[in-house]
Formats: sequence, structure tokens, C-alpha cells
Amino acid sequence: MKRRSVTIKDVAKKAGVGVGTVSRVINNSPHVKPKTREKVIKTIEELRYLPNPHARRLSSGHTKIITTIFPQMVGEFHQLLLSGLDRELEKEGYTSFVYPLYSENRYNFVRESSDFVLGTDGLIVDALNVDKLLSSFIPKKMPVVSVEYESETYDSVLVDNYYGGILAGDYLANFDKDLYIITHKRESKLESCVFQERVNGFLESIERKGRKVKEIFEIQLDWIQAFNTAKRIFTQSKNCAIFTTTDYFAFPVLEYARVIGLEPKKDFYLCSFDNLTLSDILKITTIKQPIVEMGSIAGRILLRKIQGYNRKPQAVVLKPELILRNT
Amino acid sequence: MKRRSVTIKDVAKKAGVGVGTVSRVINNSPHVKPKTREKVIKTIEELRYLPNPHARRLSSGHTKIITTIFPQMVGEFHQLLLSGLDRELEKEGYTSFVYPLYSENRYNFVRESSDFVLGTDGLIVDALNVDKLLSSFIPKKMPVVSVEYESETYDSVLVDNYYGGILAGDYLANFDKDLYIITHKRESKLESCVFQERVNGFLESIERKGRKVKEIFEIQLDWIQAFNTAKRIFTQSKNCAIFTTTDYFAFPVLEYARVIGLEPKKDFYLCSFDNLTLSDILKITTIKQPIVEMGSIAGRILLRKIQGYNRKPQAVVLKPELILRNT
DNA sequence: CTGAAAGCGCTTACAG
DNA sequence: CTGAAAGCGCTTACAG
Repeated sequence: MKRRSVTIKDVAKKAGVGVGTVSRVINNSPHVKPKTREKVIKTIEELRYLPNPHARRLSSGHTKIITTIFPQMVGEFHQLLLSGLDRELEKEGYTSFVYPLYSENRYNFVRESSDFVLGTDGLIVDALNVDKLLSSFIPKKMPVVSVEYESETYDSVLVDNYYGGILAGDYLANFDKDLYIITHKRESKLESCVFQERVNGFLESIERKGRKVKEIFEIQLDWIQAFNTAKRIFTQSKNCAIFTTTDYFAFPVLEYARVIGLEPKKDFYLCSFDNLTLSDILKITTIKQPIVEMGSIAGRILLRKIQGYNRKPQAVVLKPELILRNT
Repeated sequence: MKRRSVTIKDVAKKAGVGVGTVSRVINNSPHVKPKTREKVIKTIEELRYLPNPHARRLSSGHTKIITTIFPQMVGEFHQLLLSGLDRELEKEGYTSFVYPLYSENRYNFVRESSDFVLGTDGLIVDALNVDKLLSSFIPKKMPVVSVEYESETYDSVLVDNYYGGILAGDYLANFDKDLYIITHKRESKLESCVFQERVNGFLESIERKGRKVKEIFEIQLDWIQAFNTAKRIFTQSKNCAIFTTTDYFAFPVLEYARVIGLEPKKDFYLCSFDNLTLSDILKITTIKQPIVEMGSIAGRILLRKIQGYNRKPQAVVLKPELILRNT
């Protein structure tokens, strides 16, 4: 490709200095005489010079960018996680790109042109089995932090989903109701794997209390399906307590209950998971995760790894919390 | 940085071939004898060689990656847009990264290390005034497509938001109700600028019909605020028709109306904008945008520009559509 | 403080 | 089909 553009040489020649000096100027090196710097900056502007990032990265060895791999972009959750992450990255002049992995095609792209993974200084992987899915394409030296999934290969930052399930179970088992679970069915290896843990914790809790779940519904991350599932449950039982493993499902359930005139905390109980704005507005009882904090911690760990701190992979496990509200 | 890793030279030496041959193998060139290819592939695996992407990009001049800049990550909308985009990109072996621009810090990062924008082959910018905000950092030759904003500098793909507003106005003005608007207040230059257009179209439509809006509420993209605004409106008027410029606001409005026992299409009317799953579940009347299609068209145009087609910036304007439902 | 030069790790005509 | 070599555009010791 012959995209003849302005290079550092052109600037150097026009400014009457060496390329090294131009390089020092664009990198804010203090070892440049003010006069020289000024002259260089001026000709950079005149020539509208923009440094070639690939060349820069090839010789410097870093990009100051990290990649975040999310299974999907569901919005609020990821935005919160990212803002926590950014808070740390910004301190050191890094920023982050997002690579959503919501389709098989996108996954294949990572496999096939695995070099694109290498394109940045580090990797945050959210809610994916990074060991099975990605580690074989990730170069040995690449700093990686796994979020929401306990990796055997890398550092992890997660919420204790099992314990969250227990909290939900402890709450709902109090009531003399038919117990139901609505959870996400992992249909593809690319989907998040936190839900099963939540279910497991829930089951453990109610078993301890001598209770049994009446039915577990496994559906896709889809409001319509959740709505229809609610319909089925409320048709089966007019006296139920439902555990939805994400707030995303709680909303349609509550909605359907309203449609048929059921009153929460009387006709039925509902405990959800995530504590997104949604559950706050609708006054849904839910399990809260410290999302922003997860992001920050992950960022801090990643930065340390980039700087060369080396240690065995560890997992930081944060505790979820029951937020009692009106369901 | 001395991250001594395996290079193409190491592979060449061990395999007993030239570096050119190794390069041909990793790039799937057909001009390699099967025997040779096999040998090279084997030693690549033995050495666990991974090509350095920066070097690759420096000499080839492309990354096969395009960057998508979103103002925030609100989820469904962007996921749909991205999937439309990917459909086109994949055909040519490209993929896309997302750079969410939800904070001033993130914007500054683009300004200051503008070379990171150059890091990919093309740019999709969503719902931002790309002319004012970004064009000065974007190199002349970078292919750019603006989505949801009509750019003067680049090609654009958008929905006619003004016309959408008219559709909403034509609908709500039919009823003998107090007219209200709830819209998003752009507080920062980084926020989407589609909402004002929607409002303008709405105002134009009702004016034509000799109607006036009672009050316009400008709020943040926040459910709680929308909920409280609904409260204010329903306190002021028990007989109103509300235009929410995004489905995101329609849900809390409907929710509050329910709480106080108001019946849609009788006690009040509501017309929204976007046609997300939300409005489908809640049976909200809304203005539909062809989101996936916007993504595809943007992808196609961008690809053509990358391939060198050059023409004056044009705008592709898609028509929105009124979806009549239960509000 | 500054310039000349080596080197980063690839790709790609070129010559065979 | 293949190797030697130039070149992509930077950064960074090195020597002054």
C-alpha cells in the first residue's frame, strides 16, 4: 500500500532537525531545547503530521490500550464495569476498547486472526470461560484478568455467585410458596456462565431448609420468553416464590403478575439478581453485586501485570448482598 | 522493551527456509509448495510462534479492523446496529471494536493520543456531531461513516428523526388531551443529538394541526428521572398525551401510570420512539427505526471507502414508521 | 540538547 | 515455488 502520507522524516527535514528530535517532541521528552521544540511543533502543524501508530507500537512495544471482551453488550452492567475499569486505567494513561463476543463469527475472528488479540497491552475478559475459549490463542506474556469467571490460568475478579444464590434461597425459602427458578440457559460456549452458580447456591440453600424447587425454567436472555415463562408459572401456581437469576428476567415477571392483578409480597414473592436501576425502580428484591468495584480491581491488577509484577493467578472474590425491597 | 519472543526469523531458521516463505505461509499465499508449507506450519506450532501485529500492520498498511464510536453503551440499540454492521464487515474479513465515548476522559483520550484513532482501517461514529467533535483529529484519508447524525464531512446513514417526530405528532394530536414531551437533555457535547430532531418534528406536526404542547421536560437518560417526570405530568393533568423521544423513557411513564391506576388509550396516550423489545412487551405505541439496516448500510459504505471509492459525502436517510399498539 | 544509525518484525516486489 | 533484500515509520541507546 502506497498511502504516501507525511512521515517523521518529512517533518525532520522541513524543520531542519534529526528524526530523533521530532520523536522526542511528539513523545514529550524533556530533553529538547524549548526553541527546537517550538520549531518542530510548528512544522508538525504545518504538515499536519500524524505519527503512524503501527510504527510507533512496533518500536516501542506498547499501545497503552487494553481490550475488554464482553459476551454481549447488555448495557448497564457493562457500562458500570467499564467505568470502574477506566477509573484505574486513566491514572496510567491507558484506555480500553470493547470487543463484544456475541456471535460465533466474532469468536472465530479472534481464533483466526488471533494476532488482533495481541494488538493491545492487556485483556479483560468478562464472564467467559477464558481457559477453554481463549487461552490457547492468547500469547503467554499477555496480561489478562478474568472478570465474573474464576480462571485457572489468569487472575480473576468475581462476585460469589454461589453465595448470592444462597442469599436468595434463604430469603425465598421463608415463605410457604411453590419455589420456581427462571434462569438463563447457556446455549453457546460464548454465553455467560454465572447463572448456573446462582442456581446452585439457591438449590443448596433451600435443600438445607428441607425445601424443593418445583420447576426450573431455562430460557434465553429475552424479555418475551421471560414474560411467557411467568405466564406458565402463574398458571400452574397462584401461590409461588420465584428466583430470577438476573434482573433482566424479573421485570417481565413482575409485569405479567401485574397484568393478572397479583400483589407482590402477598400473592407471590420474587427475588432477583444484579441490582440494576430496573430493580430499584420496580422495587424488586434482589442480590446486589459491586459491579464498579469489580471493574476497578480488575483494572488495578491488570496494570500491575503490565508493569511486570508476576505472581500466580489469584482470585479476588467479592460478596454480594441481599437488597430487600417490595417483592 | 525487550520482550524477546519468537519472531518470523526464528521460524525461518528452524524450518530451513527464508522469512518470505514463512510470511507466505501465515498469509495463506497459494504460492507455496505443500511440503514446504507443512514443514513451516509444523515449526510454527513447535515454536508457538505468533506474528507481531504491529509489524504486520506497519508493512501491510491495514488492520482489517474498524472502530465503532458509540456515545454510550445502552445495549439493545447498539447491539442491533453492530450486528447489522458485522454482517457486511464479515464478508470481507473485517471485524469491529467498540470505543464507547461516555465520558469526558474518554473523549480527551481520543484527542490527546489521536494516533489511536488511526489504529484501525475505518471509523463508524454513532449519534455524535463528528464534524465538530472528531474531524479535526481524524486524518484526511481515514474512511469514516457517520450514523444517526448527518455529517457535512463524511457519508452518513440515518433515520429521518424529524419525520419520526411528525408521525408521533400526527398520532397524538388526534386526541383531545394535554400534550407533553419528555426528551433527553443534551448536557454534554458527547451525548446523542437525535432527540432534538424528534422534538422538532413533533412540534411542527402539532402546530400544523393548531395544537400546542403544554410542557417539554428535558431530562437525563435515567429511568428514575423519567419516572419522577411522569409523576409530575400526571399530577398536573389527568388527561394527557405524552411523547417520549425514546422507549427508554416510555417504560417508567407507563409504570407510573399503572401505579396510580390510569388506563392507556383512555386516561392517557403515549407515543414513544425506537421500537425496542421493551415497547413490544409493554405494547407501547412507538416509532420504529430500521436499526440493523442502518448498520448494514453503514458497513457497506465504509468498506467501499476503504477500497478506495471516493465520492462526495452523501446521506442515506431511512424512513421511520409508526407502530400502533396499546398506548 | 541533538543527530546518525541500528533495530523493532513483518510484507512484497525482484530475481531466479 | 523460494530466498535475499529493501522498506514500512517509528524509538532509543550511542556518541558527541
